Amino acid sequence: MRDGAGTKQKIHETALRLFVDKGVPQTTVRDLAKAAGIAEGTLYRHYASMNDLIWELFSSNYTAFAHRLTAAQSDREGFAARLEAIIAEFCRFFDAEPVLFRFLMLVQHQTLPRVANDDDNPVEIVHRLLAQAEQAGEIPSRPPGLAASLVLGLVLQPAFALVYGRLDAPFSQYAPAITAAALAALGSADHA
Amino acid sequence: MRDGAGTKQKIHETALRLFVDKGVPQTTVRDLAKAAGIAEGTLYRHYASMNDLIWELFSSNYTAFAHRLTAAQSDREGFAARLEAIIAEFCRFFDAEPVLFRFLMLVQHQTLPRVANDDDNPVEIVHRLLAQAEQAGEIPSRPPGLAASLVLGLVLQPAFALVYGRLDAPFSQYAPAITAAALAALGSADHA
Amino acid sequence: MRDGAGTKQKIHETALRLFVDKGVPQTTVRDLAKAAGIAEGTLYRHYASMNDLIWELFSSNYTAFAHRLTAAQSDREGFAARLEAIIAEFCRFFDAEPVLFRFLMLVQHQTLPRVANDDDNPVEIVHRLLAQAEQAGEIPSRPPGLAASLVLGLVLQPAFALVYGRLDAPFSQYAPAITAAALAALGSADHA
Amino acid sequence: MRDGAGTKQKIHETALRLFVDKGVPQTTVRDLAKAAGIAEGTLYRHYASMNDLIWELFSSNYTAFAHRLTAAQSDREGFAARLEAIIAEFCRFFDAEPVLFRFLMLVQHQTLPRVANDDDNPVEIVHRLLAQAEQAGEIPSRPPGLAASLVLGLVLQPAFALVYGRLDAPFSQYAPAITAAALAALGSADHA
DNA sequence: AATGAATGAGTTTTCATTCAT
DNA sequence: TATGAATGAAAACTCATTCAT
Repeated sequence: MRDGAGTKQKIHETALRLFVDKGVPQTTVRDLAKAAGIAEGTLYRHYASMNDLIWELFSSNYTAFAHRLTAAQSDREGFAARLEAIIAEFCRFFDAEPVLFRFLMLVQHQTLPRVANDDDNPVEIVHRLLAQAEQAGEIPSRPPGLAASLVLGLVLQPAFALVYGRLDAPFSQYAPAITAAALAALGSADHA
Repeated sequence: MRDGAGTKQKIHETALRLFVDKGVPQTTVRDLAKAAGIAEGTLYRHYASMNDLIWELFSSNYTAFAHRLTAAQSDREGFAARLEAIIAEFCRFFDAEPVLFRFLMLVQHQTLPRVANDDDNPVEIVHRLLAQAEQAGEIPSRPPGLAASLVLGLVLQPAFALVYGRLDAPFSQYAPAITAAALAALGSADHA
Repeated sequence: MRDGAGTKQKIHETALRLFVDKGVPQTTVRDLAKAAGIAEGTLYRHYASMNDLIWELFSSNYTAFAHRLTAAQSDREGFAARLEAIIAEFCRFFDAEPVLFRFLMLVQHQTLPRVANDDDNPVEIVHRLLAQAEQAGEIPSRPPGLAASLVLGLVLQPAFALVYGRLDAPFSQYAPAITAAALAALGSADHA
Repeated sequence: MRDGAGTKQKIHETALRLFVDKGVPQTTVRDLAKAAGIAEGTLYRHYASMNDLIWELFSSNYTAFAHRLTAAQSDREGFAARLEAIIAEFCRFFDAEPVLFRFLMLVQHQTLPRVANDDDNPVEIVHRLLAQAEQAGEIPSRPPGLAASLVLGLVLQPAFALVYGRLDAPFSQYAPAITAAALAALGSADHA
């Protein structure tokens, strides 16, 4: 009888690392067990299946990140300040937990084509922020969803560039430039 | 002697469709053979392996698209005109061959973490365009690679939004807005 | 319509070469067609199946060699002279058609554990020669079959040694030494 | 946890039996699994591949037999005594483990055209014994490798004869006759 | 809670043979 | 006679999951 909590933690870390290194479907239970230093069967003491592990890893962290984004906005007033807070939060998260961040990007595009559009969804939070800004007249109106996509692109594509070595870490150093680019792109009045 | 070229074409079309519908690693030879109406063994008369098929499908089309981007720029003068041409070409490609476009996006992120940075690479073409504009003083300088990532994000994220149903087709309708957003984001003088 | 006889000949030569190089079961129709410069289907114009080809190649040549052994003995009188003739004939055959010789050795041990013990069988010819010599009192009697096995070993094992590079070609240079060894081993009166 | 060692032993025994009965390349994983009473996948928990199994089965036993030959010679003085010991050891091995002996003969000719010529190789041991005897003047000199081939032939060909039913078991009953034949064939002074 | 051998359905790939041209 | 694309059964191998310990 070993330290159950420690084992689960080790599974988490190892799984994330393998998932981003080799891809989610390319990571086998055997790979995971070997890398984590546990027996293959031990995984099933903690998760009902490999899919369960993936899903739990994704959804809990995706939700937690959504909450961080919501919290980051909470004490900001006005669109520009909120946008800045959100972009800064993306960058902080990437720098603090790059493997986890990459995993969330990976799974979102590969494994889960469509995630519930609820409050606990970072993408949805960005969409709501932009929709409110358009309604409030802080930025010009665009076709529904376009503004949010533009902002997400300005944030996520540089994140990919860091992953692929086209940009140097840390991500946070680019936060002001990205925020400025976003405000300009959207035609915000706050863009100096 | 049966029609080998026709079979190969059918394999192409079916593979692309399945890859974007189910994901690349989730598509089995059996799936492909069944959907294409061929025997499993027939695939191996045209490709050495499933991986070969994926790679050939990716690289030939990725290269072809890079050539289209290069051609689209060729008769344009000045950064703004070239950027407009490239963005329009992305949109046209997406509208003309959405399945192929999605496949290229998919594989680029999943299967091929790093693609050679040569002339036949669409991402590289965008990087070069932005680097030249910075050197020519047409846009302010940023850390190397950042400007290109911003532009790519402004184009590709709306493409994902179309795929996920957050934006309505056709993609081309957004080309002017995306171009304007990019010029503004970059601080181009051509941005009215 | 090409030269049918020429094609068949090319199939023979190529098949023998591949069989001894890679082993019989390891040689595929595709290998053969490629190496012979014919289409895969063409094989079936000349043979009902791959097994047919192997069998025909083996049996016709095995029989032909048996006939050569019989002919070589025909004008010799006495055991020693006949043994000498047979050993010389083995060596001549090996030197003239090494690939064919190796193929016959190969198939005999691998593919066909038991070949009919009839007059057209080289092994059987050696057995009969030795049985007659024992009956005629030209050599001492041994358990049935032992003398023939000793002689065959003295001939075939050096043949393998040539194949594996432990002995230098030509095989015929060793014929006198092998004959002398055989006569001595058997206790023949003709052994000086 | 089930009994891994027992399973591996069962795989060994079953594989050897099937290999000699049907031939090595003719034995499939399915055959083996069925005959051994295990699932097909179980093989791969013990061996990386079918080829691995064949190679491990061959090399470990080939080496072990070489060690037995070396041990058999160790307390013998003079060429004749050593040759006798070696031949007796071949016969004892054949009688004790006929399936294993046949497997080693089979694989040596079929699967492994060339085995490393080191100390752990039975063929090499015979070659060294003969070379020493020639150098010591205990037997007349012959072209390099010829004497050893003659001796190997005198031993192995009768072994094949037993396999093919041309000679009756046990092999050991022929050991004196084979030894005498070898000494006579080589022109040893110890040959009465 | 942990182990790791065993399972068996599923995967990719091979290949002798057939068939339309 | 020749071609080579197509077939489909069978091959080797993989892998999430189960089970006895």
